[in-house]
Amino acid sequence: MSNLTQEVTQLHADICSALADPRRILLLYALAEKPYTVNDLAKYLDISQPMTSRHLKILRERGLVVATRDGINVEYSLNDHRLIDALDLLREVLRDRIVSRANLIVELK
Amino acid sequence: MSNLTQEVTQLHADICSALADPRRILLLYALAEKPYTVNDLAKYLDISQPMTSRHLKILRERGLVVATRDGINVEYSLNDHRLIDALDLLREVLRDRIVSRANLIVELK
DNA sequence: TAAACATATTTACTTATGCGTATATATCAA
DNA sequence: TTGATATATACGCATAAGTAAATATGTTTA
Repeated sequence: MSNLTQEVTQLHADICSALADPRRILLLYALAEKPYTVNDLAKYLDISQPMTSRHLKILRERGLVVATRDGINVEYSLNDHRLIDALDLLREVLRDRIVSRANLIVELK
Repeated sequence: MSNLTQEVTQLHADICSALADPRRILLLYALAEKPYTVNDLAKYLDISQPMTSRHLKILRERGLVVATRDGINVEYSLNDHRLIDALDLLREVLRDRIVSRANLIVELK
């Protein structure tokens, strides 16, 4: 495997680890609706302000969201909507997995 | 937010954390080609046998791959090909992010 | 049953991640 | 400059995740 492949795969994994937290997923889905300020996100999702800021930083560092200052506020927005498409796809995989497990349980009864 | 939403979002994050490792991504892409045994995967990807087994276990526990014993070997296969679609989509997001950063650097020169 | 091979797990350890609290920084208005 | 508000970061701690090496388990064949 080439070094480039290895590097890209590492970045690929970095994106996935940015998604590996329920609050960050909720943040992204919120930002898929429209841009929000940090405080609005914090209130919306019932997460403390420092927590919200820190999770947004992780998403920002990986280029998944962008921040623009608007006076006293900082507005965050989704960088690429295909990220939501990918999340939706994963949620479908998840849903079918749950369904198939439910079937398995029925079978076992 | 309902408890159900919270639980599903946790499972969503769990899938993402299963993807948050370069070797597991490589394992999934390998299994997207065709089923492989543990040893074949280990040789293919140059990962030790215990490591390969451990990472496969993580993917298996989250329902992303399935294992079937074939005599002395255990053959792993991809459970749902849409997982690869989602990974491909994330890789596209990643690629465009890299490209746009490259453009940024040019602009700054 | 014993040997050989494939796979899985345990152990002990290091590193990474997440959290609450407190505090720092940035912007604007008075 | 001071006060008020919004955002970001630092610190200390607890927990989770990853690792190598050794070993256990399971399966087939002699």
